[in-house]
Amino acid sequence: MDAEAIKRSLEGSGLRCTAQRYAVMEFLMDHKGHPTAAEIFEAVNHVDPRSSRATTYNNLRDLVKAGLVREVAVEGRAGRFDLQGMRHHHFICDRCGNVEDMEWFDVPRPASRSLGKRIVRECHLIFRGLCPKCAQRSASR
Amino acid sequence: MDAEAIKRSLEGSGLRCTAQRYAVMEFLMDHKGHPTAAEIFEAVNHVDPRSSRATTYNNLRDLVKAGLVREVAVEGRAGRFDLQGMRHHHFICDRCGNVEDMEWFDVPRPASRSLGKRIVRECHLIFRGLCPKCAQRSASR
DNA sequence: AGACAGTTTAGATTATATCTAATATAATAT
DNA sequence: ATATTATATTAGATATAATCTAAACTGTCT
Repeated sequence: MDAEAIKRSLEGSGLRCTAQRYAVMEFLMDHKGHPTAAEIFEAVNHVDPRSSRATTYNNLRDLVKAGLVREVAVEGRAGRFDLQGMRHHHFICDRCGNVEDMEWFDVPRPASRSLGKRIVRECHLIFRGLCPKCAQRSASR
Repeated sequence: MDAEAIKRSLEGSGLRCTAQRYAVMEFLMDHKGHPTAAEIFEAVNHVDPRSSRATTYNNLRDLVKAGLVREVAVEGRAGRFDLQGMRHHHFICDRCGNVEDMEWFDVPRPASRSLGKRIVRECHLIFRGLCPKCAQRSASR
């Protein structure tokens, strides 16, 4: 049934539902922790080495372009990916670089004069600080 | 006088005002366009090859840690840097990857229950879409 | 079957950033 | 002043992240 959902979202975006693409989507569905491209590639191929690194990157790019997946760039670290399911903001840990979802809420649009000739497609809030794990380690010293 | 200001901010953050560090700060002051580390290194060394790549990266990292400089990660591209002068948000162009400043405005804090045990240090809004230049090129076809 | 667009592949390549360990410099102490 | 120490810099090697290449494969349509 999830299988059908994945198939439908891929085809709805004009992408064939190939085994490799399916595997990427499935992995993201099962791992909400914002994996890196390398982790996705590793995991998907560990069991069944069907996919190459290039394909994983190609597919992630296509999925991002199609709006099914979101990439979050993190300073000095590999980019991280998650499914664009319910809208949400992000929290990035200063110490460990992990990315976590934050509840969605609307953000005020900037004054149109400050937009100038820009076309804004989305806006997205990034919180930074210490994740629960790192905050605790910090406190206990 | 700007020279003094740079010196004071460096020393106020416990960083020695070395020639290399000074040059990075000065370049960022004169180039508001969010240059990459490679661009900073290139530019600073073009006239006066005093600094190595490693030093540029080291210094940028120290300056970010000290809060004088901000790094903005961009998906699939090199990170970009700017001075942490007046608070501001950012706009990233989908097409060319350029980063622009957006006027600062306060963002509502998330409900504390959704914060959990996280410690939030800052939050920062990232707008995405087409910058003026790319928007125009898009329209004229 | 044949043609075609889209997709995948392994490996090479590029781009980005960090590490190493020797050296230099500045601040402090003697 | 000189010695001591912590901090900073360097060139080049290395690590990491992502993309490119060109050939091969797959699914769809006719």
